[in-house]
Amino acid sequence: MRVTTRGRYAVMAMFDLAVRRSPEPVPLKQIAEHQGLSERYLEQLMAPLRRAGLVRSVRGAQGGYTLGRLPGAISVGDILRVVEGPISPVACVANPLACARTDGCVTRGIWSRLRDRMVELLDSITLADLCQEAASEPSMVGVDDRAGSLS
Amino acid sequence: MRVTTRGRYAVMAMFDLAVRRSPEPVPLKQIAEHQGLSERYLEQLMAPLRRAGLVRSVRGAQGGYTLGRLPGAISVGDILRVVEGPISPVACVANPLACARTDGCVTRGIWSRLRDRMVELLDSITLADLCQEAASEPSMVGVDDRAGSLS
DNA sequence: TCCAATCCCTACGGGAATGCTAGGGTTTCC
DNA sequence: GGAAACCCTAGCATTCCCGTAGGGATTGGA
Repeated sequence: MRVTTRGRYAVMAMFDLAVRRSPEPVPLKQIAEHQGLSERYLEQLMAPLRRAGLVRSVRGAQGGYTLGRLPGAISVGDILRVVEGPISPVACVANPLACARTDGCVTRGIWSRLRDRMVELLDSITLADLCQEAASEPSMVGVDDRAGSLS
Repeated sequence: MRVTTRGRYAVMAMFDLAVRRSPEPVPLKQIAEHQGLSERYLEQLMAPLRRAGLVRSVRGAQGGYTLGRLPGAISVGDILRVVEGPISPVACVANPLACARTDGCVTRGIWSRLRDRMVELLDSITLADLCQEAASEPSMVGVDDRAGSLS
């Protein structure tokens, strides 16, 4: 029951882009260094984000990325869906075809409700919200965790 | 962001045990057949459940499993924690040691809030609740999904 | 005009986790 | 004694994760 590094790194990169408020495109190298991530790996996450319109890219020297929409119009859920696929604790909730006995399943109801809760929260948090949080905690802009997961 | 088959199968098995309300121990073979699961695989999930006291086992012929507590005192969260470990979308939320910069991390707050929501819901659903749901939908007792995940 | 910075695309590969299967115990009732 | 059950440990095929690598295309500036 874990968010992979794809999702976490993508959120970190998008957040980094949001706090800068730069009208000029920001090169990926800066974002990667600032957040302590592999530039090459991050590059792969930007491709789907660009295709989804969450970021805009400018090629060539002095190029880089800018947010595709206002920070208030980009939610964590948006980002996760792009780089990790549908937000769902089990397959059958997202795709009924994946389930043999899609009706008449009690446990299905659990995962469905869990999914709803997760989606509700993740779609309610925008990059603007994160920027506001960061503003009240100045230290919260830089390098982040990159470790595994326990809880 | 998925619950593995360990978690799903364990919940299915525990539910199966709860709806029977049998004072006699139920052999695993029956549960496996009823829920359409591999008996051998399910066997491995019962071991930790037994050690955690969620089920009691009776060895030998006419043996099997019974619930270790009343259905109303066993939550889905209890079961998942036993077979899958701590409920958490990322490691650093469960174990601060797993995170280099545990403070000063905006994204960490996201996963922490997500974890809280998940735990809150999963701990609020008991086997008794599932039995009640099943009672109003008679078809909801048998074979369940075993497929992947999309959403 | 060249060059460096940058984004872009594809492939590959090591390591860990998942989802079982298998073999061989031990206990208990009939 | 034997069958039915639980119990314990290993192993293993597949998949996924988490990057690394190589090369190409585009653009601005010296």
